[in-house]
Amino acid sequence: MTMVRVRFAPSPTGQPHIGWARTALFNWLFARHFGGTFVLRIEDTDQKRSVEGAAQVFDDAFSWLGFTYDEGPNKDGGFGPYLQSERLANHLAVRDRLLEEGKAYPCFCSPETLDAGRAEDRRLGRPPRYPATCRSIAAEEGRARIAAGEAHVIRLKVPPEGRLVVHDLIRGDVEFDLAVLDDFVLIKADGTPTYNFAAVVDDAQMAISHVLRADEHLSNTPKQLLLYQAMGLPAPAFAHVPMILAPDHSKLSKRHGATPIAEFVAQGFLPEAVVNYLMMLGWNPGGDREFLTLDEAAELFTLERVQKNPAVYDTQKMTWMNAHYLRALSEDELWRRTLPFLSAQKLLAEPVSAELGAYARSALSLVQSRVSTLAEAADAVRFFFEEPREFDPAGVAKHLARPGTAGHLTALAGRLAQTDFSAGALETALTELAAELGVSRAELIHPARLAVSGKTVGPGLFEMLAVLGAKGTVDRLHAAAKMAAP
RNA sequence: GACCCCAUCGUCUAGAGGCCUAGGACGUCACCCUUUCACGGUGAAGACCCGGGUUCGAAUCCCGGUGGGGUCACCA
Repeated sequence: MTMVRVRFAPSPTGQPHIGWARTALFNWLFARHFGGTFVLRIEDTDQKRSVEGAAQVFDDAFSWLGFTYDEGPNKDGGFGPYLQSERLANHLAVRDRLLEEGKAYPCFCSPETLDAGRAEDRRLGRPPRYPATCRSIAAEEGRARIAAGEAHVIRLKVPPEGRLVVHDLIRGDVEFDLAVLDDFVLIKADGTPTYNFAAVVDDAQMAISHVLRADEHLSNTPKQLLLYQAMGLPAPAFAHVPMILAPDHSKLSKRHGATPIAEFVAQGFLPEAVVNYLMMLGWNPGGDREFLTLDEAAELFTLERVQKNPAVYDTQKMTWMNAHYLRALSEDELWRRTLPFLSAQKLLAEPVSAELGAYARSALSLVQSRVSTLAEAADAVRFFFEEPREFDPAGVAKHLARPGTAGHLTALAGRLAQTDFSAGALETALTELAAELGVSRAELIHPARLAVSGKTVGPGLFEMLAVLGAKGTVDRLHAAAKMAAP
């Protein structure tokens, strides 16, 4: 088999989002599976839309996701440059050759004329096509007008009829009628190449063997095939992967479900969970298996198992998967990953002492099975670092309103003050006190939980108190006694 | 509108003519565990878009319809 070289060619506009990540991931998986090379090329041909520092943004996204390109900006593999705008000379050289060989020609029609033509086509209900007006201009005259500085674009001579078939590795053969294509633009009036032209020239020169890209590009493929023919070069294999759709089944857009990677980072998602979720959107290893590492997926990844139909992106399932990975984290790992969230919320300041670190670790493991993201973990552990500022109103009404509760809390505070702060000893002490007071354990447990955490839900009371410690526990029980019914 | 792609529970999917009484996961609901909430466990409801063929037999193959999506630029 020939050397597998795939590329991911994003435009530098906007933030990398999930659709972006999924396509990049499939390319990476495919490259790894076949021991090939994954190339990143930034398609910044449209100057108006380029964004400064795009390469850095991509690098950050890749480094979080946990996989990256083998060749790209700052990672020369001998096929650079990897910024499309820097490949202009190559594009123009190909343009010149096509012009010389009579496969392309200059077009002097004004945008207004073309717009009018398209409007007319639409009105008459036929597909809008460029009428090839300038195709008949003699090469000599064309050269003269260009030399005279007349505004022009360069167009490809497209055969007026015939059929073209795209051998798609996922969809099989897809046939297109050349009659629906027109002599499309290769070089714009400002002298820069169009997407289709630049992409084809670059893919060819970068020796790309397989083009794996989103389904939306399938309609572009015949144009690109025509270009390979004109250039006299073999086309790469194509595979169009299904798109990811927003929950309302519409195309992902900034306004609509295309959550930026940075947003997942900020919400405390784990990259291994996001990647696992994403790889299963439109692909699966067969059977019921759903948890895979990147390496395992690379081993198993084949285009045969890529879905043909688009997948709707479901936050709930991704959140579930994140919670699953979160629960599997070791105490140290959970602490290490949650630390940035804790310090962002000013719950502790770095550097953290060994003692405080141990305390945080214990607190964190108590909430581990109860949260879905790192941000939630930081939040759930808040009361271990500061006294509760507010108390759940329903909880107050339910657990602090019973007459005698204030006395019970005071008694509990007194009893616990003399107790060893281990979960076992605390439980024994509370159980004994409940018996002495003639109340159920629950009548002590619920008010106590509310007193120390402000909430009605959370970790087991005794484990919680054991971590919180005597001082914090006793103070909070006394404070709550003042709010409780006497 | 034209062209192209697609079609299994609400969602992600298994399924490559008989193994399907259509399996799994998320979500939903119940129950168990339990000091609360989670976790975990058990169970329930829930789908082959419709219509024609082909075949002894179709979720699987073919055709048509319908529905959804994409593309129709001097944007990528």
